[in-house]
Amino acid sequence: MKKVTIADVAQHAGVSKSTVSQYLNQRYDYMGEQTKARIEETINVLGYRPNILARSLKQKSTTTIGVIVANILHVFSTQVIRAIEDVCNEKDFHVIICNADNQPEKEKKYIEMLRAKQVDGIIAFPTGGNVALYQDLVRENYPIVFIDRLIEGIETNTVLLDNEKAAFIAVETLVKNGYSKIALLSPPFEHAITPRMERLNGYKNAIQEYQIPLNEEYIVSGKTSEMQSLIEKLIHLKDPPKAILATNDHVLMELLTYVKKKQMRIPDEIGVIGIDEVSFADIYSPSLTTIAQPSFEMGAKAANLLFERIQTKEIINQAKVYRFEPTLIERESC
Amino acid sequence: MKKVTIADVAQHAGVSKSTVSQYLNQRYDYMGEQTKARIEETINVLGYRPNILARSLKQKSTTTIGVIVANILHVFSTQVIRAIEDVCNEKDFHVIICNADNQPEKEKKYIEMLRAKQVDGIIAFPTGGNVALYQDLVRENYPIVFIDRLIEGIETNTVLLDNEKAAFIAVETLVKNGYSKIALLSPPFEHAITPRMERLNGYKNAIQEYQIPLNEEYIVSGKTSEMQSLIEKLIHLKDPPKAILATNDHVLMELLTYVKKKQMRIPDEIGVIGIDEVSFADIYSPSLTTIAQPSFEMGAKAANLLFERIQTKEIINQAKVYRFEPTLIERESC
DNA sequence: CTGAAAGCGCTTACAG
DNA sequence: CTGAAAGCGCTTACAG
Repeated sequence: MKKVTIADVAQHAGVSKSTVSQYLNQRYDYMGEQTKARIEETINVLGYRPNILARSLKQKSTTTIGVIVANILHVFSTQVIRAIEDVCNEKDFHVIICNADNQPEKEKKYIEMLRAKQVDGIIAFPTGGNVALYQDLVRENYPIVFIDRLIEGIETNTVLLDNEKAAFIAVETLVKNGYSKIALLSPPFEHAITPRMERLNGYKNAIQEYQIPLNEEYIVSGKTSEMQSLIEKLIHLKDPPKAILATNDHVLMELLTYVKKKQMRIPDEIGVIGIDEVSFADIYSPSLTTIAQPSFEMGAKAANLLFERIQTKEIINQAKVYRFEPTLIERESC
Repeated sequence: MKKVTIADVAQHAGVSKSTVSQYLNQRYDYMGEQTKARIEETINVLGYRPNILARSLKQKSTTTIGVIVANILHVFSTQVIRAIEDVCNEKDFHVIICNADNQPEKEKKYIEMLRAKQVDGIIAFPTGGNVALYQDLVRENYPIVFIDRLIEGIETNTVLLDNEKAAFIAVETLVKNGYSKIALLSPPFEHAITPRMERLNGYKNAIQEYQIPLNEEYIVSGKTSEMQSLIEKLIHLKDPPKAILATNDHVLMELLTYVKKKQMRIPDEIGVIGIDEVSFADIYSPSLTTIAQPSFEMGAKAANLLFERIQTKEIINQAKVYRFEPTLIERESC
């Protein structure tokens, strides 16, 4: 099955390649009706399909972007990607998905390959490594937007949840429901990953705002593998908390696992609130009060910011941080 | 920031483009040590980065593939994609993600764009439309593999769950646990989507195998929007079922919503088993008995099949259907 | 061991 | 209204 090229079409239609190209790019302005019809027919007869690669080489645009997430298996990432893909589809762009798994080396390899493939821009959940590499890209005015995580020293548009507010609202909700012994359960704080640190801050701010003494023992963080024993310890403190804020869906999962194992009653024995909406929030008994991220809006915003950068040639050096509002979904768990 | 090309490197290093190209492609066989060192240095000094697009144009391989799913938001799709991406990453391939949303027109547009961009192959959850288009691709020996759905008349490798077996096992499990009034709850049967039809068959086979009279009223299917009223009707049948097989995770969700609303007790009032593992199976009370698909294995298999096709030039016309075993995860809901 | 030349499949000034 | 020519940035026989 020999590939048919623009030269074949030109020859069969008895015109030049240039003319066929004009036709393909809908520049009919000065094209004779007959010529147009002849080309159109020839294309159909030969089953010609333009090779976009060749066009991209010439035009310096591939109409594809890269998206680097930590792990597509995380619900938030999936939703963000879906939103990105939707806005890309409208503009006839395609998206290449990369899982960096929080490994800077993987991230680096992807960035380099994506550039080598000449993608028009990149949206990334940055690992926090590769600062120099990103700085180079920014300096070269390469379109980049960050999402979910803020990296010091890299001047590029960033889309973020108002994490402090999310945690603040969570604590506030607990306080309003009569709790004052409120613990925070978080993934590890090492590497100072933005959402984790900001949510911790929001928790502390709220505690202070509501004049609750800060109890360091109530702040627990750790890897999934140690979560069960950490919760066990927390619950068996001399002065145990009466409510727990799970700062993301994975931690919430661990908490619910513990609760089930120990047959604790929510909210009577322990109040629970989680940041991140979860699929089973409504069907769980009791239904789970959560703070949702507007993940689709955030993904769409990231995509739109990227397109603005792609489409405007001039260098606009105003890197901004776009904060999105969390939404409290009150249910029955606290 | 002027792009530096192979010509620049050649000039600065005082060699020809050919030699630089040899260097880039690691064909050092006959290359002088000095030349090699000189080129290497020049590349670093200039910050040269090969343009893969240009290479692809010449070499007729883009080292990227396309994956068309119904919707990346479905957990199964996400897992399959993750597996595909992992095997692609090993081979330094990239993957473009497309959501067809079960719309043949969207699917068609994606297929055409992917081809125009010269992707080396496509893995698709086919919508069932575009049969002629796929047939053309297959005829042209274009690498395609299907997953999750079987399309009559298209001779291409397909990766599928043994859906009949999944439903059979589900019914069998219920029977062994003492149930005989077993209903099946499914998404719509229109369009004869493979998993739905096969799971229905598996249900019927099992019913027959265990000599349970087939009660058509126990087979209910419908869209999500009508699911609640359909379940209501089912539960209020004169002779209501004592157990329900939810044939996928979405339907299970609807069932659990109903159960919660009506405060029914599982498994005492109604036994529940679902096909598709769900994230909350363990933490739900009672924990949910499910039949899991080996989604990662299936994704990896699809990717490997695609690579076999991409790598072997000759036409191997043995389209096969690869069936994967479902796994029963017994918990407490039936 | 290295270079000149052609070519991959397009687009785009420019000329007529 | 249309065509010849150059060029995008590589690779690859082929010659020497």
